[in-house]
Order: sequence, then C-alpha cells, then structure tokens
Amino acid sequence: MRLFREGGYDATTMRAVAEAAGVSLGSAYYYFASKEHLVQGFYDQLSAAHHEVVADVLATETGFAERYGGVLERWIDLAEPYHDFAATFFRNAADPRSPLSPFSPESAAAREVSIAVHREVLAGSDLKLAPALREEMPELLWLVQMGMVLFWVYDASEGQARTRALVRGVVPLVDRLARLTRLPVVRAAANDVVALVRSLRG
Amino acid sequence: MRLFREGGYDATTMRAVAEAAGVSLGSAYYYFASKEHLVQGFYDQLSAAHHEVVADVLATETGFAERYGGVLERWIDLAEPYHDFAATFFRNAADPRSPLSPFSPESAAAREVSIAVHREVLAGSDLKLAPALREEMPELLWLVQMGMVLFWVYDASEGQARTRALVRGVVPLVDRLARLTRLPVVRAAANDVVALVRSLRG
DNA sequence: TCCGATGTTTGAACACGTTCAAAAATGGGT
DNA sequence: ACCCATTTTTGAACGTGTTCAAACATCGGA
Repeated sequence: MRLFREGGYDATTMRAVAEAAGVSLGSAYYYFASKEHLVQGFYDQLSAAHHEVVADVLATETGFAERYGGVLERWIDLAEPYHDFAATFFRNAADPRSPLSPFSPESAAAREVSIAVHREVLAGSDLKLAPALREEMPELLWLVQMGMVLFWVYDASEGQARTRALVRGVVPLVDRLARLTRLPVVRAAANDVVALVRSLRG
Repeated sequence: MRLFREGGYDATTMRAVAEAAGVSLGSAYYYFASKEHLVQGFYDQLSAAHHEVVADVLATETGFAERYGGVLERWIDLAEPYHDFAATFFRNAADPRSPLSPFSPESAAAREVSIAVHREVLAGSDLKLAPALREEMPELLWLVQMGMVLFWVYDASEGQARTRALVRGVVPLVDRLARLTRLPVVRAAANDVVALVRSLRG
C-alpha cells in the first residue's frame, strides 16, 4: 500500500513489491493471485475506516441531509490521500470481470458494510418513507455514492473541490425528492423505481 | 476490428494486428499511438451508425417515450455483436486519462453526434419543458444513456435482455418525471438540477 | 532417525505493449 | 541525374505481469 500510494498503481511493479516485502517475485504470486488482488485489501480497509469515522455524525445529527451529506463528505476526506492512486487503478475496478468491481463477490464484504452505513443514515433520520421505498433506499443511496465515486475519480480539481460541490448540490436534491414522495403522483413514480430495481435484481 | 470482434480486446495482440495488416509491428505504432487508439474508430463508427439507424424513428414517432425508447433500444441492437468485445476493452474506457473515455477530447466527435441525436429526440417530441431545462436536457439524456451503457457492459444475460428491461422501465419514468416538472415544486427541484450541472461544468 | 507428503520459495522464461535508432523510400529542388 | 530533407518502415530491445517446473523447507508418523 505504501508503494502504491507513493508511486501510483502502474508505476508500482510486482518486482518492487516483492523486493520491499523481502521475498522473491514468485512468492508474491504464491500469496496474491494477481496485482489486482494486492489491492483488494484497500476496499475493506477504506470501508471499515469510513464506518468508524462516520459514527459521530450518525450519533449526533438527526436531519437526513446532514447525515447523508456528512457520510459522503467524510468519505471524500478519507479517500483524498489515495485519489491519484485510485485514478490509476480504477480502470480495473470498471472491468465487470475484475474482483475489484464494486459488484463482484470479492467486494461483497466492503459493499455490505457500505450499505449498512446507509441503512443507519436512514434509520436515525427524520425522513419518513413509504415502506416499499424504505426497504430499497439504502441500496439506492449506496448507488448514488458509487456515482459520486465515479465523478470523484474523474475529478482533478484541488482537494476534489468539484466533487464536494456535487455532494453539496445532490444531497439537498435527494432530500427534497424523497420528501416529495408524499405527493401521490411522485410516490407512484417512486414505486415504479422500486419495482424496476427489484425486477432487475431477480 | 475483425480481430477484436473475433478474439476480444486482450487476446488480440498488436503483433497480430500488424501481421494481418501486412506491416511490421513498428509501422502499426507509426499510425496508431497505442492499442487503445486502434479502437477509437469503433466509437465514431458506432455513433455514426446509430445516428443513421435512428432516423426513421425520429421521422415517424412524436411521443417522447417512443422516440427516446426507440433510440436506446436501437443502440442495444446495434451494439449487440460487439458486447463481448466491449466488455473486454471497457476497462480502458473507464480510465479518466484514456482517450477512450467518453469524456475525453478524443471522443468529442462521437459524443457530439450522440448528444445531437438526443436533441432531435426532444425537438420532435410532444414534450414541453421549461426553457432552462430544455437547454440542458439533451446532455442529461445522453448521461442517462451512458448509465445504460454501463449497465449493458455488466449485463451477461441472453441478448442483453436485462438492459432491455431497464430501458423499458427507465424511459417511462423519465417521461413521467419530465412531465411532472409542470408542478411548481417539482420544477423547482429540476431547476436546481440544472443549476448544479451548470456550476459543475464551469 | 529417516521417509514421504505437503507447503513454500525461487528465478528463469513467456508473451505482451511500447520505444527507438537505424535503414529504406519518397519527393522536390537544382 | 543528383542531393538532401522528410516521411515511412523495420525489428531488436526494454520492462511489464504472469506462469511454472524445480528446489527447498517443514512436519507428522513409522
């Protein structure tokens, strides 16, 4: 991880990793099936750290926008040192067959932790949702976060300022849209979204 | 392109391409800066073909949902033979620094064609939008299409049936949501979306 | 103490994308 | 016809991720 952080994904060779670990190249491949697998721990590490750093927001705030916004912003804070590195290996995560894909079985652990965080965001908030929507909302919020991460990867601005602006804009929108589901006509649309998500999962 | 289609991206070597073209390996690199650039023509080719195949839908249909749905479904039809190939090289397109990224300068031509198609989708439809939204809507529809493509890449179902189901679900939703902007409270949210998009672009 | 099986380590070897200096071809000006 | 600058072609060479057969280590049981 140190080598990756310092030199980026591509510039860090398996030979350098093996040497830094004091083993031969072949041994590195005995413990890690590929260079991608080397980086698998990064996900688990990051999602666990995020889970921790988000605890006090979830303990103190009660407004949905504050809770969700806090969760997203702290992810950006946490991931900031790894932004350049992430940009260099993200290509692998976008391959559907890669174990680094956020939808892969290998990423299930990190994914579950992340969805659980969003379940907490909802559970402790003042937002009231229809039952059908309430059930699917954590996964939808996680999907929005994946969209944010996609934007973040492309974001070359200082301190990822643009991604932060995105979050400050999107969170109130999600908040408002969610509350709009009180209107029957909007709720009908929301129910269709839920039905679609469910049919695509099955 | 034939070699890519038959063997996939990774399995097609630059040496094989050079040999099939009857030139040396070095000459291949004289005309194409990298393996990724070899595939650049695929975008232009595909978006041009899409523009053509979509003409009669845009000439006959007037309902927004029919127009937009037709445009998306014909893209799936068109891209179907390349699905496996696309999955193998898509990883490169997800790299923000890759010329294959849909946001890259090198992809600008194909991107402009695609956005123009969506402008036509709107222009000839019965959908009435507020001026601010009308201006940004083509790009938003294109973004939705990029989302569909992302889903499509991950879609291993027969004939990409799940992506087709997604389109059949999403299009009426977009249609309904767009028409809901007649309600002042929904229109306010839509205006915030437009403002956000504009601030992020600048 | 020795044996065999299992677990671990090693570095050479492979195929790949890419680079580069040198060679070959081209073409316009005299 | 000749020259020279420019364009084009070539294949060897480099560094990479990955594989693999062989060597070595470990350890429980006879």
